[in-house]
Amino acid sequence: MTNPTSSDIPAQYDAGATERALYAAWEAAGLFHADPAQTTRAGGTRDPFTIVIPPPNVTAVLHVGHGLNNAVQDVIIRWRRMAGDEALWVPGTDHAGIATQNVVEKLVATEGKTRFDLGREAFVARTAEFVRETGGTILQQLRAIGASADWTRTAYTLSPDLSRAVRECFVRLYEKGLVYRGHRVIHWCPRCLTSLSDEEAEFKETHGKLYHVRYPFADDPTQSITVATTRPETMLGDVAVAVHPDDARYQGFIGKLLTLPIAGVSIPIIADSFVDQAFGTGMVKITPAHDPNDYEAGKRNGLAMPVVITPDGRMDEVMDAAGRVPEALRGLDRFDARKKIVKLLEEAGLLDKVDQHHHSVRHCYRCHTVVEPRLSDQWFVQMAPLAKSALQAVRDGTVRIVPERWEAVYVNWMEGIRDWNISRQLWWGHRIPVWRCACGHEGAFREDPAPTCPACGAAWTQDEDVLDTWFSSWLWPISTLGWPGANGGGDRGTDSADLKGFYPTDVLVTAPEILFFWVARMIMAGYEFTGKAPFHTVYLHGTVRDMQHRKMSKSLGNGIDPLEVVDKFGADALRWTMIAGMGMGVDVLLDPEDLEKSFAPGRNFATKLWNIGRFLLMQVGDEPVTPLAALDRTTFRSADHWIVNRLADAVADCDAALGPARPPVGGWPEHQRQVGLRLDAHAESARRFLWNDLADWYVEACKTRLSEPGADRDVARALLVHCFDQGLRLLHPIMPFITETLWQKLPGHVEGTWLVQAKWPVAPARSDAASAFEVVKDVITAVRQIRNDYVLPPTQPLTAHLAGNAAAAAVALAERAFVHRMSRADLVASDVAPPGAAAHALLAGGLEVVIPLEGIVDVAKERGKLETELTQLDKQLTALLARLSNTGFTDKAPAAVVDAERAKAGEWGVRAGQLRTKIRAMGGA
RNA sequence: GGGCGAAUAGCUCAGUUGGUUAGAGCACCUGCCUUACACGCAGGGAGUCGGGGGUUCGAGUCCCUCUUCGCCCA
Repeated sequence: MTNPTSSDIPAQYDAGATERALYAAWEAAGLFHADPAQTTRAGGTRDPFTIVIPPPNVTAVLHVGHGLNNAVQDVIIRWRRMAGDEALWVPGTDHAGIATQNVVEKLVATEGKTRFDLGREAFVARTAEFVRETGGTILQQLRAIGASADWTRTAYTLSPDLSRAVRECFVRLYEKGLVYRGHRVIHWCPRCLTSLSDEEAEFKETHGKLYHVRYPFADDPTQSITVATTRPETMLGDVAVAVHPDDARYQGFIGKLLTLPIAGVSIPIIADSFVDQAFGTGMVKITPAHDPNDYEAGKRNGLAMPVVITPDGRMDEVMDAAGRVPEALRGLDRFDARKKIVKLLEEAGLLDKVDQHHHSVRHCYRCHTVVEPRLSDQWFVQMAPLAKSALQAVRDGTVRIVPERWEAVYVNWMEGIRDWNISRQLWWGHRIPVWRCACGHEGAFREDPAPTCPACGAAWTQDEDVLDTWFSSWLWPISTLGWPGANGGGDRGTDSADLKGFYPTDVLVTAPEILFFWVARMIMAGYEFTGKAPFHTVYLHGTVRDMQHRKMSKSLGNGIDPLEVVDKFGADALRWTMIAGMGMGVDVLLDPEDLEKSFAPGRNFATKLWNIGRFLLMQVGDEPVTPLAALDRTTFRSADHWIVNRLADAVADCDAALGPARPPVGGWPEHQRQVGLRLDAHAESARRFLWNDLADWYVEACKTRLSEPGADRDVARALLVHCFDQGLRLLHPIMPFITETLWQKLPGHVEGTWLVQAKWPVAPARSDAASAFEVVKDVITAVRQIRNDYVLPPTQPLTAHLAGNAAAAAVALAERAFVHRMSRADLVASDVAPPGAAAHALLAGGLEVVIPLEGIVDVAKERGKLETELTQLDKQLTALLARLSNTGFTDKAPAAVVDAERAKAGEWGVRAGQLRTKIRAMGGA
């Protein structure tokens, strides 16, 4: 019987040729498009399920970290799409203020220019042009790994729509007084020439020095006190030295005057309880303009605040600092100045000692320059009021964070939250929508440009600064869905259809690094602007690292290019490796030196699937098969019952690994907070079913049945197709390309239908007759073990006697032909084990497999094997019986546990008896 | 300095409220080109669950303590 489909299934699966065309077909068919009208929230019939992408930087190119992040999102969204939800994955990019500006500045620098040479308008235009030309590459690349995002909704944080949302947000907070202008010490990057938020100034462990500097008394220069500092250059801005008010050592010094070395000005010794008596000498120099703690101390004590470092990090008398910076130091870079000042102090005999000092120093998260604390005027968001509901949401289970340990980190941060510096002295970004008039009037406006000054009608001047990139990111779940809608949306106007249908979203998938930058702030913005949490689950995945557990980075050269992997192994292999190798929140280790080792398992699995499909399709032919529900189960063979149960298990396991998809009404109950989204467990269950159950056993069990036409062949065909179909569905979210390709070839496939939109499996009714096949499997395995133990050639015919359990023997004998094909052993039922030299195996239920091997089996050795087994069994049995005779156990343990132990004792007893009989028959004691 | 977490097979990790003889993948060893698949098939070895103490009929699981490591924050 020839099969017309067999010819169009090549022997080798070519991922490269398949994936690109298939993705284009999916996209052309509009399979990833979601319609708000279909959602239950808009009167439709489907539950909405929404994920918003963590927007990559618009200038980014895909790296393996993006690969992992987006693979996870794609698995989840594909699962929910198949499960019948109106599934929306919103893609987009972030304008990435500092990062993008830096890229273009470097570009401009190659022309020998700075952004100041171009001027603001021209530089912004140049950057916009650069983004238009090269931006969004990464979105194209996401298609190559199979991301099923709704590209019709591609968003961009600097688009007109999202800019409108940013202004709306700013103005609302401004009007509520939650956005304010503050004069204080902030983190300043002397390279990027901008202020940074606390989160953007990253700590880095640094081996530095602690300089002990003597400050002489003004009235007696021969006497001095010693202060310890890691940044001696800031001493030019010192206005006092502080001691702890309770410090007994220095009580007499408080109020005395010192002469600040080099600067030569007089400064007082003051008392302030913020001083740590144990650090250094217990005397601290106070530099209010260049240290946040000193700034607070300065404010408390009404001190002056001289600024002695310029924005680009050079020493100078910038503000209120006349006479403090000697000519010789002016214009010097802060680190050169440090060296020079240390030398000057040394020469003056004022440097007491220099200690090695290990400490954390803040660096700019974009360019890694050491951050300079600096007194300046900035815009801030008052966070405490916003944090309240965001904190409560996580505490009460409205929002869950997985894995759990990040929940504590979140709560800890939220409880100590500080105001957010949102102004940046950059040009690339959303300009702060505050306008000022010469008449002194100031206002924040939704309109851009703002209307004329209501007070005097004159022209406005807009604030020069732009907003922190994250000030647009924190609106992402609402702004991408159309917030604020018409006339301000919500209670002020009309919400967009997307916002109504798809908000709140469901799962937010990201890395823990941006928990505070982004996730926490999105929750705050969600509550502030919509009254709801933006999602119910925060899924924090691990980081991709190399074999030395180092983060992959350009500078280390240990990165993996996902597109190279797609090229060599296929997107499915890439996705499989990352998803299957990913424990909950656990880092994924990949070897950049050996892509074969890292990605071969995924490719091999794809090849295995291909071969299962190839064989199965050739064997079953093109004729549509009977649906499972229409099959008469009384005609099932033992393997049929078994595979149906294995399918039921696989579906149940996959569902348990992934779900529940959403919380019950009222939020996540305690016991469900950490349940689900186990993508690796899902991968393993699907793999086990397709490979270990279906291919290794059921396909083998069907081989002979398929060759003879008739009712039995039809049952086998129907179950093969059904099980493969269901298995492909379970696997599809992880390996979308090859599963779709094979699925479309299944007999009965309806042209124009896609696995992308096929129904997620529902577990079939279980069969209680599946244990028969387990007996058959056990017998086959036992024969194989014996064959291996005695190093018998695979082709050597054997005779296996079945004794000890007549019923089990009969079950195995019913599948005699199959057992023979799998083990090359002929089954014979025996009342008692045949005498003579033979290999023995004891199976569950007391079934004995005995293979006479005269001349091959050394009886003494075989007996030794059984004796070892008996010794171990006896030991365990003794312990078990002791437990059962302990009333402490039988009285206190649950009845089910005790019953199970009793049953086990019975079984082990029988087994031990059989072993003894055998050993005796072999001449043992 | 404050907070959180981890330590289970050579490696990476599961092990859900304490209850089978502690599992999986990879790696390793042995034998097989058994005609869907050597990117495969069959079989196998391997862990005193970081150390010590405690609670319990019963501890990888709960408590204390020590050691080592990691993360977040100051």
